[in-house]
Amino acid sequence: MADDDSAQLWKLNQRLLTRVMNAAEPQLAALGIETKEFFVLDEVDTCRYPAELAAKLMLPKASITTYLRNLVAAGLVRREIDEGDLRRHRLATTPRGREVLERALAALAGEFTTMMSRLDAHERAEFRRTLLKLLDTGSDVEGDRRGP
Amino acid sequence: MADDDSAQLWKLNQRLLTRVMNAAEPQLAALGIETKEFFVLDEVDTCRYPAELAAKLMLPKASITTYLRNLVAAGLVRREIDEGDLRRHRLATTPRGREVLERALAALAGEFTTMMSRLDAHERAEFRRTLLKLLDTGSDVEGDRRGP
DNA sequence: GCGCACTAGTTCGGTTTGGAACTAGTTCAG
DNA sequence: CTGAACTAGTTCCAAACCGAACTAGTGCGC
Repeated sequence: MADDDSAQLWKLNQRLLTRVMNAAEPQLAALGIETKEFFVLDEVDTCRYPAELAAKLMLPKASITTYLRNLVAAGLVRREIDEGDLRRHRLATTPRGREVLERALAALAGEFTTMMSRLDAHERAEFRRTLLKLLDTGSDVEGDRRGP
Repeated sequence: MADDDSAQLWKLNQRLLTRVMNAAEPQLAALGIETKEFFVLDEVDTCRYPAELAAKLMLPKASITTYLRNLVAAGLVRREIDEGDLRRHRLATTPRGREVLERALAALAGEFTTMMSRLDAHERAEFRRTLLKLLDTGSDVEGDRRGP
């Protein structure tokens, strides 16, 4: 019910995300990565293949290719041949990649935490539960659609 | 506390937004507007001037110019001279603009509500309260930084 | 009533993005 | 074995984006 309500919520949420994103950006730049690249780097160890990254991050394959190119050029990620399926590129973070990721997360943590510290532990837990509920189930249509 | 926690939350939220955005897009396209243009159209009556829109939506001025150009070309928004300050363009939605906006909101409401209906009234209220809390106060650094 | 510092909005042009076409590898039916 | 129908990842290039330079208008101090 209350359609305007939902729309309003969406806009609020949108604005929140944008704000945190903007705050985080310069910090990541200092580490030599773009925000988008950070997302990729952050998922490389979970999603071992470009196609998986594309699905998880809801970004087009072409964009993943671009961000990976940069990460590889920067020596943060390695592409290796996947023995089981020669079409695929198995991905792995390099030690340097792990280090940069760690620092990036630490830097971001500052921003996140600053923002999130307005909530007490209970509220934060509740917020997370709500987000998970919203994201759950059927909606995993995934695909080649654009994301962040 | 729990930095990973915050980061995790942020990612979840990011994903949620992306998903709704993607679901909404074709509906708006059917009405002849882009998602970004919708945001602008939606705020025109609140933010009567391009500069205000840029601040509110956290988008660069150049982008606002572009989206407005399209909206004006589509006959949804009018630019008029502001008597008080001739540098400014007073904006107004046309009747057609109002109609399209209404339909767009209705279309979006479907998506929003589908997503939000997983929450009961209480949860939704709580969620809103949390978002508002997160967005409140000092963070209004605003500026010419990029947004949605 | 002029110069200077300022703000509103647009234009310009380099960068980023991502849809579509492509190449390489797989799988399976005949 | 082929070869047709797939999937993984890349390349290509047109469109979208947006920082910076610009033009037009304001308003203050002198």
